[in-house]
Amino acid sequence: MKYNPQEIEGKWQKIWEERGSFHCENASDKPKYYCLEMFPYPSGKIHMGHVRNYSIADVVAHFKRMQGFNVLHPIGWDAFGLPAENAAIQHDTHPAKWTYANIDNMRAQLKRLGFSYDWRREIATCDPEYYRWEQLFFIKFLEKGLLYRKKAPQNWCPKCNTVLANEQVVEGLCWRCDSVVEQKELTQWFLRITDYAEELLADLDTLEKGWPERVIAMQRNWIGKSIGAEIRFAVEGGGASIPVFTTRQDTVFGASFMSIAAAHPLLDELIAGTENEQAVRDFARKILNTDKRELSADSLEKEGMFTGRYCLNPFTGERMPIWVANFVLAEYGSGAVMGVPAHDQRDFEFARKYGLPIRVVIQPDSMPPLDPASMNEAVPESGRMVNSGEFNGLDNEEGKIRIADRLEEQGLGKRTVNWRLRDWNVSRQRYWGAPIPVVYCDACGVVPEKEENLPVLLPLDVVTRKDGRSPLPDTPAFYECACPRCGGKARRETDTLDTFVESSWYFARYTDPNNSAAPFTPKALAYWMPVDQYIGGVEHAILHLLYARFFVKALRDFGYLEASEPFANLLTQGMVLMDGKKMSKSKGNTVDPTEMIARYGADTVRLFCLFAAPPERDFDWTESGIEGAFRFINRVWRLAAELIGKVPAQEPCSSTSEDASLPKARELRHKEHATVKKAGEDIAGKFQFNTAIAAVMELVNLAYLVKDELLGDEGGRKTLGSALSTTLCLLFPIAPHLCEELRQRMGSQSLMADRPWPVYSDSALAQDMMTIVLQVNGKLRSTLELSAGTDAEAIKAEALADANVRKHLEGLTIRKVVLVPGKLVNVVAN
RNA sequence: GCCCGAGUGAUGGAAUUGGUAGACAUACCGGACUUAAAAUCCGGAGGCCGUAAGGCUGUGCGGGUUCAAGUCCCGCCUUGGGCACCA
Repeated sequence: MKYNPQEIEGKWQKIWEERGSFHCENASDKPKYYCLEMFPYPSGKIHMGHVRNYSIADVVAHFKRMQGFNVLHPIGWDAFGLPAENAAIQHDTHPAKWTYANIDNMRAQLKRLGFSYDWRREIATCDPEYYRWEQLFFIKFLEKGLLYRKKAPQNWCPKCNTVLANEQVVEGLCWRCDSVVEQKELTQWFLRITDYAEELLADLDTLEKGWPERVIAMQRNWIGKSIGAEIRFAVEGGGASIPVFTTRQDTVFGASFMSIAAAHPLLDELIAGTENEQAVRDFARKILNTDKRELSADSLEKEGMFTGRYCLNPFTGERMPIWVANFVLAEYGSGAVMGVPAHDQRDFEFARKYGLPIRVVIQPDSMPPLDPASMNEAVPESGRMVNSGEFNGLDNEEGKIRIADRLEEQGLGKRTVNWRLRDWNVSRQRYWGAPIPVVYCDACGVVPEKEENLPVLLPLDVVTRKDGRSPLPDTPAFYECACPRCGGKARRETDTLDTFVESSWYFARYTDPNNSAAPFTPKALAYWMPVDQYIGGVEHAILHLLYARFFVKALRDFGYLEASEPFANLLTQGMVLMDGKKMSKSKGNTVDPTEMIARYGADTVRLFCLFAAPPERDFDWTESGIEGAFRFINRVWRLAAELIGKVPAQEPCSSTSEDASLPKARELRHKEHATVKKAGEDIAGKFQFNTAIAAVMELVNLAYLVKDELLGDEGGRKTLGSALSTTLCLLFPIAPHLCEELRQRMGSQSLMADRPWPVYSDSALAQDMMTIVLQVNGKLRSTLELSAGTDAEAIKAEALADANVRKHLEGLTIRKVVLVPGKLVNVVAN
């Protein structure tokens, strides 16, 4: 009996499929459990990262199923997007053809791995039956005022030929191709994610139990709430005033100059007719032409130029020179900063460089009196207010409140909150995406498509352009249309939606994926949502996970569902590395899952991915590691092969204490039950598959050690049969084909896939002997083997009688004897 | 600068949340089987000293709390990640 993974894996995949073993229904008397992995982008082939991600999810799905849950475990394809479009152009084919071919290929690979998906629920986002609902949402967003068009400078990737959302710009570079992102003025569609900023932030508190801390921290950071005040500074000699956002209104008495961004809307008006108008204009242009990445670099030298104009400090009446400065961001706050050099490091450097006045207005209690002349850096710390008129002597936190009150009383400003989060630009200038369902009509303006006309189909009979630009603006058959309102001639929007829109609601579509009358039914959503366990890479910590959270809140407000959060629990799995580096084709350090499956079988590949490290951590792919996994699988196979025919086909944990009369049988039975407990706890509580597997390995190792002796005893054979059966059950979520095959060969009629998780018994866990550790002054000196019932006094007596303990107590006086029941005795002496 | 993590054998990693540090595996060494090798089965192993029994030492560094610290507290060092001239 030889282990042949290729043969048995194909066999069981077929049987499971025929029997619909992993199908699930939208109603059940079992409790529901929704287990979801981030769906793949159909790039062509599955890589090891996918295998790891889906192996983790599959263990969870199987385990929950075995524990009696109705488990939804679906899969689909994030099928629109630029890489497919580029690849198709490169290979002289159509993106649709390319994408569907990739899906076919990758689906076959996933099936070859034996994952327990309900394939009836498979979706592809490029299918009109999917994106039509997204177009419906677009119209609803528009109706609710959550979607608007705006002309503004946008992040533009020259290589991808499209705009990018803020979340898609990483340190000034395109997240996808690393090109330097440029600014380009365009009219674009924006989703008002900022309307939900407060809720997106607050609800992170509800995720604290289920999400990794760092993902929550990253989202908090990204949303970036700042509480402060807006203060208006009147411009001297003109009706205009400059609003400023500050979190430090308590320092307003120290504001000695004003700095504004080069793109500030008032700049032209301010400098018109002044003597250095041209110089300031040139300076501002220079800043605007510097790329964003350079401007945000740490090393940027602070530069500025005086505009020649002044504004007035509303609290001191002081004339504050207005400067244009290269460090002021036009898009944050109001694009202007009040300069308080004593208490802000940037302002300090700027004031020193240009000889602007520095005035201390906060004196920390812990510091000697501050003197601007001798300061060499700003002091942002808390303290007592000074040089601040009637506010002198107040704690500055109290001062923030009092100054804000004063601003509001006198109409000089108000309390405000500023967010780092920007609205989400969802327009893309590329072809392979969902069409935006609006038309532009000369008579009616911007008009949404009628619901009954959806979907607005993406035309497939176009020829993509070599330069990557969308063919849609050159396709009259697509853009020429009738206005849905007046019936007159109109032009259809030719931009498509950001593909992150598709991934913001796919988890909801899985609940009712074949519904052709609605995106989903409220009943199915109410039953399945939220996702109980979501599993994927941490690279989506902000992008996808933030958008999806926003979408669910918006859909909730449209009345579709009750949940406010899509994912109750999140597991971010680590990467599969090679030689400590990320696998990549260009570096040539990749491992092809298909090749590994061909060599070792799917069960071995799955086992290795789960055993190499805890799921959150990165791990290195190693040849010896996969060999080790293969060796263990074979070891289980050989154990079973030897026992089949000699031991009865037992159910797991079915041997009795009478069966286990031999000491080694008792030991094996104890281990069997202890392993059920340990493996169950490791998988359920902490997703520590590596230690769960280690525990099963221990059980297998023990079975090897005791089998020869137990085979000669009838009760021993039963004990072995039970232990083997248990081993297969525990291993089933990890290496399902192996376990089904061996269970069948043992003579069992039912399928592993229909079996519950084994249940251990406390009585089998009880030990008759216990090991007591003996310490003298906290150092290990000896151990004792005592029967479990030994009482405390007897244990102490035994401990003090131990030869090695007595040796170490020689010449010392015993001060205290500490006893930890069932564990140790520590004799304290000096 | 701010916010999260992480530092344990040659290696990946364990340690019931304060109670025998190094489970399990990889690599290594030894034994059995074999004409031989591979595979397999069994065994060894943190470091130093010792034939052994045993002793000393050991979880990034320095202090502390405790009968007892990888685990808790204080101060550092190194390192990974996120955000950032955000006013």
